[in-house]
Amino acid sequence: MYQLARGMPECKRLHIAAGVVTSGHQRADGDAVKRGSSTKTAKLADVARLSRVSTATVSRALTLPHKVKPATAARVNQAVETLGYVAHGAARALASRRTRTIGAVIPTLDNAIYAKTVQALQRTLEQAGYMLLVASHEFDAAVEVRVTRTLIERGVGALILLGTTHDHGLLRMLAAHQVPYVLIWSLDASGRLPCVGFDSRAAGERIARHLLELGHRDIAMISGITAGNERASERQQGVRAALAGRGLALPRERVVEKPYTLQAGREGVRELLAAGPAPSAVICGNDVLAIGALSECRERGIAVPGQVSITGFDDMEIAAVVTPALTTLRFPAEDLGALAAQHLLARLAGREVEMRTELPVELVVRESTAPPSK
Amino acid sequence: MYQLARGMPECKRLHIAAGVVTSGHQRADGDAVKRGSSTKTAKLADVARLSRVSTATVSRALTLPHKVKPATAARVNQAVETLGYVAHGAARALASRRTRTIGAVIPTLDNAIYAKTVQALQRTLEQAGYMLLVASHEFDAAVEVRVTRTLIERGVGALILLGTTHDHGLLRMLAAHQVPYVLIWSLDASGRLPCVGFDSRAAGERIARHLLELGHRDIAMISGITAGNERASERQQGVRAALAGRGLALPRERVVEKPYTLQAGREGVRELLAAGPAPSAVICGNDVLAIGALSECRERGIAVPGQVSITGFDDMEIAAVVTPALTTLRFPAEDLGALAAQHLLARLAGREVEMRTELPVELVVRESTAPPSK
DNA sequence: TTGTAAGCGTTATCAC
DNA sequence: GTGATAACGCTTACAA
Repeated sequence: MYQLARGMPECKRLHIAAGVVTSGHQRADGDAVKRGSSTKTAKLADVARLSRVSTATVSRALTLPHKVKPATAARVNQAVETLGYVAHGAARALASRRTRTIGAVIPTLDNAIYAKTVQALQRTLEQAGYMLLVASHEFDAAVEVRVTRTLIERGVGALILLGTTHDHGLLRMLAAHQVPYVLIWSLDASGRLPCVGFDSRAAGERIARHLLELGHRDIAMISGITAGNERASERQQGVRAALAGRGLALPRERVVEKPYTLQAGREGVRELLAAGPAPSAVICGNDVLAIGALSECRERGIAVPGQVSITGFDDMEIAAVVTPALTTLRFPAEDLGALAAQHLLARLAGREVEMRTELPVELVVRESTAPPSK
Repeated sequence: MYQLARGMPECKRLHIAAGVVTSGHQRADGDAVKRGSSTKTAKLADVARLSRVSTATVSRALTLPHKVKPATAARVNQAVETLGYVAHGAARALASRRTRTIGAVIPTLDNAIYAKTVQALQRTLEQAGYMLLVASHEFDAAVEVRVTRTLIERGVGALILLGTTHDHGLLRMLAAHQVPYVLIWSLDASGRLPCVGFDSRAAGERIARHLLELGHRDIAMISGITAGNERASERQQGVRAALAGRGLALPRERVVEKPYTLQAGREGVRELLAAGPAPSAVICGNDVLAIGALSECRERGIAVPGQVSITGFDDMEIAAVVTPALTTLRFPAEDLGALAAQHLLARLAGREVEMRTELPVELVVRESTAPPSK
């Protein structure tokens, strides 16, 4: 019914608890909890009846308390309490034409950097009385269009889209439905789309320049998959640009593209070594790849940083703990989330905002690893 | 406006890009994208008019395609296409009394294990045509009640709650509104609440027994914060039970409770060492604490596993890469998410389900680290 | 197979 | 301040 162990062949494993399931096939409903007295859910009219006012007044008492006499408000609240009344969101949304919901479309939550972004978005929006509706597409453009449509259908008042690469119809759809949106993580090159993010290309240049300044000349890269992911491709472009500035290139055999997993980081090192002699430094598309790469180097007896310098992008607190050999470029996802949420809230409130907000990235150097002198 | 660097004092840091923001204060709305031809959003009636059928038929064509003549369905779809029609979810929910939405209440997404769980839930539910509405409470019980109420208001058809420790009123509220729910990650001790999760107590016992079998007798623990978190407290209880089985105890000075952060893991080691001689093994409440603990040991020149054996709970692929000295107890969050979603879907479909599903946990031994012989 | 029309539970516009 | 009442956009008997 569900998988137990996935591959991790290098480890000895002992299983405990063999998928125990209690029997009985009971209907697992709430008979363990007493039902409320009435079987039907209370509605606004019930509250109105009990508090001897009209539904209009109840509605006001609930959403604009200052517009009713304190005494009435109290009676209404009392009734709400005793009936356990909870508003019907759909009805409310239909009548008021507002849902106080904002949607976010991201690749996946199974990546710390995106999960952190979402958590920050959620926190900021919730404080402002909005709810965040998250949808992930797992790097499938078609799915992205589908889930975005679903969010619009759900009546989101605004949308947060991760990245600047999107199906053209997607943006048209947003325009047609007049859904305000903001792109995050990347910056729109055309300068015409609202965005708050990082300059990935500059980041790539920065990290490569750092290595160049240390004296590295033979640099390789384990990049993320660039197709449909401008963050990954821009980082790579930046690296190439920095190298080009010194008359260097990133030849075919010095670049591999991999998904963001540890295993891929290991494979990356293997493939680079299979394709040629060890480079003096490897730039990894993100922290996860970098950790995987480090591990593979260790297993192969390559002293890091003695022989190879590993460098990565993204926030990597773990890396700081793990090894002194890693330099990373940190993208503060929490700040990004908070800022993006504020951007949208401001626009929804009719305030003027910057079209484009660039967040700073910081280079975290754990140890200066010059290449071995030849 | 937003924070730049947070503390990471042990690293040299260079800043690049100083919060650049383009000026102009333009209204960041979609003037970059052409608006659809009509300014008002198309509704069902518009589609009906264009396709020359009644709204009822359009509705059927859209939700029960097999109930209309293929030719009409085609006309309707054509109209939908040309108008860029997207259903109004609130209206639909109000009329049909179903939202095809399921809610999940979790502590935070900023924890890989919960984020993974949510991602798995989302994937499974989306395949079944449901949308997942996520709310996090960041370990605040009052917030949990509030967000749960919001979810009910939003009309979720069912709810997934993380953990078994909840405000009593919360469960009553669910019963009153007849919202089916399932508790995940932990197993309800009373056996009366539907749940799918792991046996944390058994897990604690198992990991402690593992160390005992290796010959460790002086065991310490860096536990998670146990207040309001039965996962953490049950793990600790299990450890105590295993020790008690050998006539051993976990005295005050051998336990510290910490939040799940790397820094806390470091502090944990410091506090344990300040309170007494080094234990031969440390059990950590989760992987993050364990990595932090490992790092502190290294910095202090404590050879791991030479002198201290570090052991942790949770899935920790990173740990496997980082060090051979760590043993972990793996909780497969993806399986949990998928299973929990299936449980709820089955119930919504009126099928019988197990009240209680226990998932297996597995011990991943990276190296057998016996204590140094005294 | 399709159309008619009565809701669904709120909010919002008026009067009072 | 409060009360009628008409929307809001869709689904779904019931009829045809």
